[in-house]
Amino acid sequence: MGEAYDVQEIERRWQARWRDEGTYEVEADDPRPPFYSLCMYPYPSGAAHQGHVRNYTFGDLIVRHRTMGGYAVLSPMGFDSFGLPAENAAIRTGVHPRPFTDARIAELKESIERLGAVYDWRREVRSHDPGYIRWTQWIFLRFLEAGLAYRKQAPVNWCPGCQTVLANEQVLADGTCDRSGDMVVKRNLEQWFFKITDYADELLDDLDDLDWPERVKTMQRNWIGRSEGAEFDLAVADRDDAAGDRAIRVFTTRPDTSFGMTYVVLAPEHPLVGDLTTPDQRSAVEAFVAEVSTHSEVERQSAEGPINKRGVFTGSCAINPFNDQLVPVYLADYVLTGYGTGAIMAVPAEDQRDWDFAEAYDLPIVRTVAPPDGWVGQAYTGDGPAINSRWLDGMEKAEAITAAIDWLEERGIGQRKVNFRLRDWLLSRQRFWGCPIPVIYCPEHGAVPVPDDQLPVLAPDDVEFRPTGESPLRSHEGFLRTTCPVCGQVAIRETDTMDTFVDSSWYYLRFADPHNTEAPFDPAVVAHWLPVDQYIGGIEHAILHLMYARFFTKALADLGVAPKALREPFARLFTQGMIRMGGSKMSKSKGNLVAPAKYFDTVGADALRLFHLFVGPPVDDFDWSEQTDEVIDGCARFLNRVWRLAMGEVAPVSGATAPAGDLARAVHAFVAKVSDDYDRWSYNTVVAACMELTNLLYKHVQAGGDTDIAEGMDALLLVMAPMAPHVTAELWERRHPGEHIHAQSWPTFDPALAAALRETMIVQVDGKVRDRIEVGAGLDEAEMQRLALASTKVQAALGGASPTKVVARPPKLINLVT
RNA sequence: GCCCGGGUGGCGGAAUCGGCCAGACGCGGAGGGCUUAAACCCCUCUGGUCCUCAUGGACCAUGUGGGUUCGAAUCCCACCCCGGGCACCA
Repeated sequence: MGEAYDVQEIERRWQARWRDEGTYEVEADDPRPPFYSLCMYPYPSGAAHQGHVRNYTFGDLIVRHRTMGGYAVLSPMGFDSFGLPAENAAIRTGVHPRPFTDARIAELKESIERLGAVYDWRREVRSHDPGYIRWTQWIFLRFLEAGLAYRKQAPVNWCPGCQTVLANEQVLADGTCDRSGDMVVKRNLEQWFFKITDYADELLDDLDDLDWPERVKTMQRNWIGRSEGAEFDLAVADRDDAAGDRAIRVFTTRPDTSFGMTYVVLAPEHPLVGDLTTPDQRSAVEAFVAEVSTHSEVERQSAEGPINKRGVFTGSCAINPFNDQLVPVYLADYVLTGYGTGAIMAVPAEDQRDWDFAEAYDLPIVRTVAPPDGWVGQAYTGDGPAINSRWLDGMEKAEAITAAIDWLEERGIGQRKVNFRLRDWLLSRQRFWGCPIPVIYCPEHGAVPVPDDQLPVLAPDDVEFRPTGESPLRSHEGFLRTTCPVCGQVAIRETDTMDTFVDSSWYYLRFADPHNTEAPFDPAVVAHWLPVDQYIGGIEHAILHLMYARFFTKALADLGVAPKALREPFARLFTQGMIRMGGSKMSKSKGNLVAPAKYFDTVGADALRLFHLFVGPPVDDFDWSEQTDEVIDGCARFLNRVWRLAMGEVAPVSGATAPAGDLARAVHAFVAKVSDDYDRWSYNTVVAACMELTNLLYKHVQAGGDTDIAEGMDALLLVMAPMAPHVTAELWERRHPGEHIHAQSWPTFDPALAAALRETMIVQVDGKVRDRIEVGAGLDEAEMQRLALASTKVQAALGGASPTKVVARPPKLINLVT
């Protein structure tokens, strides 16, 4: 009996070797071509869960595969260590968030290492390190100088549960907080914003060239929500008071339908409401505005149908500049103050919302685009010739839009206008455990940036965490009181911290040059490694993190901090599927975690990794079920088979016969197939192919012949090396003393050898397979037909008839049609 | 409502360009071997229905119904179901 496969001992030993020998540490002057592989750095919530395991298994596989492919692979890891859970724990337990977070990081790091995932740990970045905070603040100040960071009073999304402001992106469609689930309410506060809208066009356009999942790109496009149209003024009719001097500015994407405008709608919060309301309508308008203000954003947006399209007439009319007709001015809750101009021209014939409102309020409907024959619907938004539109009549949609805008511009009434759904990024958070915003408020000089040489601004440690909902910074005199950098007078510090998405918007740049004390990073080093060649993470970051990181990259490049040419941070993105259990995402908060530790301690990391790779396509979600443990056991069983095979422990079986076919050809075909599978992320079929090859090698050994399986064995181990790194490293070293499998080149194959020497020609009669004939490569159609007709099975199927048609696809298939 | 995905054995999945009787590989299941016994390990079978003593064979089968084609899981049309995203953005 040979040596047992001691999983625990082998995995621990190789993990120590990779760490101690710095196997995956790289430098920018490495002569090999660079490859930057990155998994989204995790929020440290304690020991790894299966989602981490899956993510880092894919990431580690890429690192090892690319290294074997001849690249110098940058594989860094860090921790997104600021955030709410640590602060909430502090409030609960009184323990400062830092030791709490450091302990969670240690746990997570330990389980990542236990997985056998390899990183250049010298580059580790933690958001809460003073050395990282310093540069996050420094970047904020550069943005401030450039006008990309600004402060304004704004109605903000306030989460009562988290006691903080949220970004629009953090409010779910049902109006609840994406963290606590509480209903978000509106509040007016002075807040810091990043001007991400300056980059709206570029963020949209550059999506086209990214090798990202189409789904993620679509989500970003929708979020940016670019729409082209026109803005123009409508004069207020028959008023000699203040309102008469004003104009109502509207935004429309359909200026071609302007002749169909039958009323105008303002948002209830529109500044002209007071002026436009006539005395006899005042009480109705005031009642309406008051009622709308009591509705939350969500109630307002979730209202459905014409009944709920509530509105009120102001008593005033406006003049449609296209035909000089008077149109009534209404207020309605379906017009939003934050988009466009907060006022619209209503064209019920070509907009369903306007149609619904017009019907409810008995307003006229005039079609200005001829619907197709047989049209039975209400509003028609498709293409068609303009009608009832004087000089636009007969033009198609696109042409009419251009003509209408030209007309507006010639008369100085309006102009072409692009609007975006994207809003500026609100980054202020009323929390303690985040990166302090480096600003000082002076009674004389207002908001003054903290000078660079005073960075980082660090939160004090001697604070008390109380469940008051207020950041301890607000009541910490030592932190709060300071002096103005300009005049030296008493001043106070900003007590808000930054959204943690700020930290994660540039960490991938810091990884390239993590110990720089002169700058956040050296642009030359960043230019060497960036953009990230392969970024891997969850689909949940499709909008927020990925959009913010793209914005930061562009802004930093424009400010000369990052390389000018670096317009995008992540060249290729892969979003892995979620692990679900009982229909919902497996997560700590849902309490349905299946901890990896018990698998590490039994079947081992290699088996667990193999399972995650084998269970299905990486993009697909996976349902963890009662059967899952059995599948994992199956993976462990397979590794044991590989072990016994490689160690020469497989005994011949009496009566077994060697499988047909040349083993060398099978091995080359195997390498050809799996190399392709690796490139297209088809890891589940790689594992299947490895199992097949293992089974084939087994049969050769069991047959007891003199077939040498060494070449096949080596190819198998090399192909499996990125997937099951420990056992393959161990077996390789035993078979090739002094060698390290992960330093080997990826196996090559001979295409001629990989191609089958003989093909199996499929003979069909009327589309049904009737015979298979072994044929040599390169025979022609006539020969195929001759062979096919010679087959007794084919003759039987034909039943004496002769085919009326022959479809041949040399050399694999021939179909005889009767 | 709109926009993306996706429906294949008992289960996870495979089939890369429309072509090897669809179902690789694994899990589960059945039977057998090894063993005093069990575990481990090894071997065989395993989509359905039916015919045949058996070898073997027939028919059906990729959500449903049509269509294109010599040939469809794959392409087209309609519908059903599941998952995700967006949801008064003018």
